[in-house]
Amino acid sequence: MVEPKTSPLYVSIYALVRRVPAGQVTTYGRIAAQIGYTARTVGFAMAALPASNDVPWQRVINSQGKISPRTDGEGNILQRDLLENEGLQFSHNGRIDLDKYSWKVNSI
DNA sequence: TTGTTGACTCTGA
DNA sequence: CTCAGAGCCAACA
Repeated sequence: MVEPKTSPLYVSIYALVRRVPAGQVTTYGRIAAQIGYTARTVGFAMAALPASNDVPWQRVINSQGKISPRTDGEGNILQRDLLENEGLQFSHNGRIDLDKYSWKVNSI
């Protein structure tokens, strides 16, 4: 069976997102740099995620430290709620302090 | 095959 | 700081 979500490219992105510990966040460009692709590819893989998944996509934000406005509409609100549930603090402008919550890749 | 779209990032003003 | 434009790759019609 050949499903798009099982593509090596998508799996590489998902595997990297799963490495993000709770309470920390990363950016599309950060993941893209690790897998050798562009941020658009990472964002596209996130959009291809099924409703039920084991990937903490909520911990993936843009370089501005904010949640990207998805086409789904209320999805970004759900993402902010999930991040606040993990202990992250949002600025009054709806922005996250990347300097404090940015996740750095380490060799496990 | 081409053209358009998208959960992005960078640079310039 | 914010706003606008260009570049980038992958998927869909």
